[in-house]
Amino acid sequence: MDDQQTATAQGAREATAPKPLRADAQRNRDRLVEVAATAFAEQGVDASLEEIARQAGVGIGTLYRHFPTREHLVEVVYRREVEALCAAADDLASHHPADMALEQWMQRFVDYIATKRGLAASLRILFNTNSAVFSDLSGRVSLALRQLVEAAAAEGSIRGDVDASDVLHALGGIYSAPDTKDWRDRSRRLVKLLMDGLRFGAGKR
Amino acid sequence: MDDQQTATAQGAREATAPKPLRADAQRNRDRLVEVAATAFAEQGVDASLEEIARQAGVGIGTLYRHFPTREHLVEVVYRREVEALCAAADDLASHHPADMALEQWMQRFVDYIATKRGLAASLRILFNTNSAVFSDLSGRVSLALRQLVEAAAAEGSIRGDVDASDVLHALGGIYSAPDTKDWRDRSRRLVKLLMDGLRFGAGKR
DNA sequence: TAAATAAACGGAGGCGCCTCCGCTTTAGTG
DNA sequence: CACTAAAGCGGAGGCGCCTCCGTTTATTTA
Repeated sequence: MDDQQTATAQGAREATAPKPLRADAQRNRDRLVEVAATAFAEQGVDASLEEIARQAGVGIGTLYRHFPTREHLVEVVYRREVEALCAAADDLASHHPADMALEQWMQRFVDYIATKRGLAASLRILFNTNSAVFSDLSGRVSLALRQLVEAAAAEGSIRGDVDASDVLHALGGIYSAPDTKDWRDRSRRLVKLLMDGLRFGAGKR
Repeated sequence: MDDQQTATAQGAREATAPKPLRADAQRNRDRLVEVAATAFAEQGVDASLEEIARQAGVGIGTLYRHFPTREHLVEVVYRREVEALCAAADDLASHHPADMALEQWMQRFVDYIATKRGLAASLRILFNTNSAVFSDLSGRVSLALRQLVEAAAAEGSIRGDVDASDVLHALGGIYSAPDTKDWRDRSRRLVKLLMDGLRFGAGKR
């Protein structure tokens, strides 16, 4: 939840070591990401960078040194949120029965998507520019989901004849649903409905 | 070459009449488009709008009144250029043998594309936002090309077993060719080559 | 031609972007 | 510690975006 530099995490060649930041620099970087996360959530990706720097208590120059373009900052924030979402899967799994964990995770997924509606266009640009980001992150999400689904199926609390991709597909409707003000409620009901379907015939393995 | 308002030219409902501009307004609008055309060609679509206004001898406010967003201005300039390209087809056809007209038009097409390289990304955004523009304009281009090809085929100066879409397809390589500095020469040779192929077996009808 | 009015003008002002570089702070070193 | 080099800071400054509204101008009417 607090990676210092985003950097070449696990995939690539690891050729150039990320090189630890000086303590103050690390502090500033973290605060910038923190503030940016709420700013983007509240005002969209066009939030003023100067305002973000101000709220983080640093100069605009500092922001730009850490994140040379707006897209860099957006990417880091976005990545952080996806990682938190995935981490929640483990957490839920270890504190709840598997089917409840799955359900709650999906509800959280809805919340997450809710903050991202309308950013679709911007994110698409980001992903077009740097498609590695997209495949990396979407891979993580589906991995998290798969673990929840398989655990619940193994435990027998949901039916055994569906897999993660089925569930993801079902959730897909959330994206495409029209952007009305009751979107969130509709989506929550959709998740409940889906869970009912999954529980029906549970334990038949 | 001098349309006053771009406006609903031929397609749509024509419900709201474009309403003639005051003489001075029309003059300013024309100059803005003129200046913008060279500015975009020389510096790309990110050219400074304030600078364009300045060079056109009008205030920035005037520019924004005529073109509320950068995209509006880009669209008008782009449309104007495509129309000039299409108009050239008629002109060439009436002053040259049909095969020469076709060849020269294709060379001009190369010149046109040359100025648009690198704008691909911006244009794609424009077309995604307003795909009607794209289909309208690309329709015109292929119409112009079709007329040239059919005339040459009818006249017997190129072979009769190809049509405009074949030629357009052949020209497609121009887009995708790498953006080296000899791109233009390569493209001109490609057109020559294509014409040789088209002339081979001419008159067989 | 003169007055009336609608249309158009234009630039000041407020904001955001981004760069540049002199100043400050940290992390080593003796 | 004290000192120093390297790392980091931050904000002024220059530019561009866009809006707003008081002033100017073309056109219409008399």
